[in-house]
Amino acid sequence: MSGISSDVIRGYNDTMILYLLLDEPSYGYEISKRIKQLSNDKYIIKETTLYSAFTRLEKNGYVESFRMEDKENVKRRTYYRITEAGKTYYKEKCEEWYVTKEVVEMFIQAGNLHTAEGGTTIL
Amino acid sequence: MSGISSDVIRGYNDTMILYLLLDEPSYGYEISKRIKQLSNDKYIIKETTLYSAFTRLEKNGYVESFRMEDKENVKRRTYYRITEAGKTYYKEKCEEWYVTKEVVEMFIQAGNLHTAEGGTTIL
DNA sequence: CAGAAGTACTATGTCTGTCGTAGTAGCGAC
DNA sequence: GTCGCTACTACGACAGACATAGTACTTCTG
Repeated sequence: MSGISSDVIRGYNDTMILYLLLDEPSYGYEISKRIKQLSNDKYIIKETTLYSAFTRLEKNGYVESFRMEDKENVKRRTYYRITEAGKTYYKEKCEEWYVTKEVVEMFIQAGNLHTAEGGTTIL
Repeated sequence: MSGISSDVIRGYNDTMILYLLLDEPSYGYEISKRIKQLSNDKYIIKETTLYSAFTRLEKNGYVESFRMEDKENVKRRTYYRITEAGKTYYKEKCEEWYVTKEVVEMFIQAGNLHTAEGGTTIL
């Protein structure tokens, strides 16, 4: 019922992933958990969506993958690291976001005041 | 170069159209012009996108179409009128927008201050 | 100690909305 | 007389999201 339709987020999944890779490399499962946490359970990315995003991002040169060979438990994880191109792309998407927001809100009526419950508001 | 990628707007085209139908019925060409105007040329909806949106909206019962038979010049236009279901759907999408915005902005870094040039800001 | 739940993926195919291309047709302007 | 504007329709392609399913290894639980 109350959730975000995938059509809206479409095209921003990549941006979210890149954001989470800005600080340090990560891998699929961790990324999905962090998206869930950061969004306060409002958005849960589907596994297939996530992994296909990784593939696309790597193909476009926005991330690089590497295997972390842990001595103890050889967890066969594929880690991803953001590239310079990825950082640039991320910034572009951020810029684009503000334009998009501006445009969409021309067509949105502020029905009732929306105070984000417990939400940290950026900007 | 600088434009809104269709993947972002995807799913909000319908909402935009419904918004423009709230006051009075309208038709394809006029809607497309008004979207262009309202967005300050930042978003120009493609014809095919627009007309397929109309079809979808009507199929879902959000709009009703009718022919305006003008006496003078018989302009074969198809007008669309928003239904009650359409108004409800529009409101839902507005609600959803705030949630979406909140979520996306968790992943967006406010690089540089974004003062909308000449833009009317809702909320 | 077995089975469930969690971790970490891959493969395959479907669906939907957008978009490219093209075509039709009437009207006014130059 | 054809160019641009209006007002569409038809068809096909594409990409991102998603459903479903399967593999495999680990850890927790009764």
